[in-house]
Amino acid sequence: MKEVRTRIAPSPTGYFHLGVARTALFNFLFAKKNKGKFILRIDDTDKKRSKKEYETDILKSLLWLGIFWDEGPVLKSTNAQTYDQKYLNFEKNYLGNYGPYRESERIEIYKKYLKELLDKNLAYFCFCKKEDLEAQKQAMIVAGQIPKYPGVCRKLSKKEALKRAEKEPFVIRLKVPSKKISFTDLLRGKIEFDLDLIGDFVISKGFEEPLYNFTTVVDDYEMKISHIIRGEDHISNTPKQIILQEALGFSKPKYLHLPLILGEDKTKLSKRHGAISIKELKNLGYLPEAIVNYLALLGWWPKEDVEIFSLKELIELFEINQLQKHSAIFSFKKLDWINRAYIRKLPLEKLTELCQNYFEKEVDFNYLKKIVALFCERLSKISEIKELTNYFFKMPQYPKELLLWKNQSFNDVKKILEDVKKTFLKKEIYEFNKEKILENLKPLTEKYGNGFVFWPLRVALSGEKTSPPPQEIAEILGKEETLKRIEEAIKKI
RNA sequence: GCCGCUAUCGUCUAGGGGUUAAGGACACUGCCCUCUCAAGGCAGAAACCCGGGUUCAAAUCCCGGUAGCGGCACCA
Repeated sequence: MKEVRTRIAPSPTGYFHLGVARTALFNFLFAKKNKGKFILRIDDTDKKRSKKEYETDILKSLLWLGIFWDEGPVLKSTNAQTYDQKYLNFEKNYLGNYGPYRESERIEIYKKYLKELLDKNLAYFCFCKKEDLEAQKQAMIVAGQIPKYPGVCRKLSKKEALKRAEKEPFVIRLKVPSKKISFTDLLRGKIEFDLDLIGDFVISKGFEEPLYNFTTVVDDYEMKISHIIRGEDHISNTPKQIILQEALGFSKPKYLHLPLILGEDKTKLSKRHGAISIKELKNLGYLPEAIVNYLALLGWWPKEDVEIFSLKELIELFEINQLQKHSAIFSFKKLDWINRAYIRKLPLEKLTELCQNYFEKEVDFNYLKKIVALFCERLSKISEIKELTNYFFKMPQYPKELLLWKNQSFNDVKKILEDVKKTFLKKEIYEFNKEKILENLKPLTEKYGNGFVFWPLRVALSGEKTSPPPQEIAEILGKEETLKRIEEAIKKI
């Protein structure tokens, strides 16, 4: 059997987003599952919209997600051990050679095939003005006709066309035959199109600006792509690409069109649906493992009913026949749940490092580590750490009413807090840890009741309605700061 | 408008002719645990788009309708 070779060919016209990431993931999985190769190509034929910054973002995002390509832009160094190191040091170490994997550097190849099509009379020069065609198209729509190129320049003699091409701007159109064409989609079965509905489409502007349908066919052939796995928004491009393959005498790859990811409003996921670029998700504190895991679950489901799996496990589990045919709505709620699962699995050291990025000031690593340990089960995304832990870094501000538990009076609270203070001042709890604190507080809770002691103490320490238990906060704050905050609360009353 | 794709709880999905009163997960609600939050445990509400056909039997197969989405560039 022929080697399995899949690819993604993103165009660098925006930050790498979830939809492309999912397509990349499935291409990657299919290749790995079949011991094949996954190829990355940069489709930057649109010079006006392509930006270097976006191109870099594609590579960085893919590396961060752990979706490594077997062929594609060459990285300068592979010393870094972790995805994160690769990500962080990217600009410095990894901008290497794109070689033949950037379309803008393949212009001579396209020219060769363009000339071949022209020579064989399968394509022709067109000198029609864009504005005129646009007007004609509108007229056809109004008249209830199929809007397609009427074929004016197709009738031009080759000699005349060649002559005009020397001084007039031109485009190159493919002669689309009149017949029905069909292909087998690996997921959807036979799909048929009537070519009479497609006009002679443009494959290149002049010789220097070849267009998508043409370049992609040439590149996929030259790169020996065996399976084209892409979004279903490309289904209607497929007949065009097949005619091109037939005209050029290329072998045909197999196709699989993935269902799309939709936003909450059931339309194709795009920028207006919020944070959908990998870069944004990273900044929000989603872990790459969680994103990959969730993306796999959108449109695919493992045979065994497991929901949390690593990329490595995913390669094992992945089967093409478990793919869904219909589009799926992207839900941040489920992503949050999966992210929480991965945050909890992260070693404390590592999680603390990630949390540190969300504090603008330098914070003591060991102090933060203790705090993170307390919150690792409470985070849906890492960015939440800052907001949840303010009171560990400054004296909390809160209205004194917050100190009251149930129908407690201010006098009662004052008395209880003074008792707590006295307890903490006893020297036998100089080891100020949560177990000891709880143990020493026991006579008080037995006397007053849990809520009447823990609630005001917790508020005194945190200033919040909700927080981890007071003994845990106290341990981190230390005896001195804890006493200070209790005194502060007493003063308030 | 034309062409194409799709259709199971709010969402992601399992099931693909007969013990399925359609299973799981997220979200939601209630209870337990509990000073609050989180986590955990238990329980609950919640779906086969509609119509016809095939069949002893249809959520499942076929046809039609409807709806949703995607595409109709000198973008990719």
